[in-house]
Amino acid sequence: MTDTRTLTVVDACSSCEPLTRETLSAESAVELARGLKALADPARLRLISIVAASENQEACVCDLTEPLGLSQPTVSHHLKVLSDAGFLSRSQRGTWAYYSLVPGALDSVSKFLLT
Amino acid sequence: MTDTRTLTVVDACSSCEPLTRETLSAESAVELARGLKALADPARLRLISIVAASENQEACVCDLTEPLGLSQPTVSHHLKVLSDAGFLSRSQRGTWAYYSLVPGALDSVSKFLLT
DNA sequence: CCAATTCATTGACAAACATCGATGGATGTC
DNA sequence: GACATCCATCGATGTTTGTCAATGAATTGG
Repeated sequence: MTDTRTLTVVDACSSCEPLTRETLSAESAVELARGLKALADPARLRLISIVAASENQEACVCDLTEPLGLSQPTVSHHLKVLSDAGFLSRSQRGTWAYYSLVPGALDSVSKFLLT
Repeated sequence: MTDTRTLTVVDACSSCEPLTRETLSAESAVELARGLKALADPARLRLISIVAASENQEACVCDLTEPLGLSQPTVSHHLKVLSDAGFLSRSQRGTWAYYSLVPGALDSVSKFLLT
């Protein structure tokens, strides 16, 4: 209920200067660390990579478990983390859940790290 | 002894294409996640930010504990994590340990995330 | 309508992590 | 030489995280 988890990395990054340009407030730091934490996992990096390389820039869960070598619940978990952080978007079509890259999300983090 | 922890993010990033350009191998993913994990912490982001904004792009531990509001051992720990990952370098002068940004380290991660 | 497929959620567990207080090694100062 | 300052390491502790098996909801197909 009292969950203010609506801010994604994209929001946090677009509202601030690059990391090395001006001192980071404690609040911004928490927000940006949340976004980076979502990326800082081997399985999640590979998920993004595979989604990006897939037909139509999207992939369903069943296509992702095998290349990752992880169980379906674990893959679903990682996809949720990436979605919550704003890097992936989910669209359900029938039984399948298709995940695709959110345009600009990675770039805003990238820009934030650029010196 | 048998510690192969010599690879930094810079090495890992410069040896591979951007995340969304080609499928990431399991090994590269681990390597790159290690680097991102070093950045994915509010205290460490602020450390980098403060160091970058300091005189001569460097700062000693005693100047960093107070703005972060963390104990000296904790700050030392974070600085070690960032050094091991290749984002900061340490140079001792007398009693003081000065930490400074490693040129290009953040940029290589940035380039890796750019779509 | 029953069976099969796809996926998210839950609960559990071990590993990793952030933090601190205490300690000790260096270095500089009186 | 005694003392103070700066800093890294150690040990302990509570929290977060990655993973899976089990379960159940929703959809599709015979």
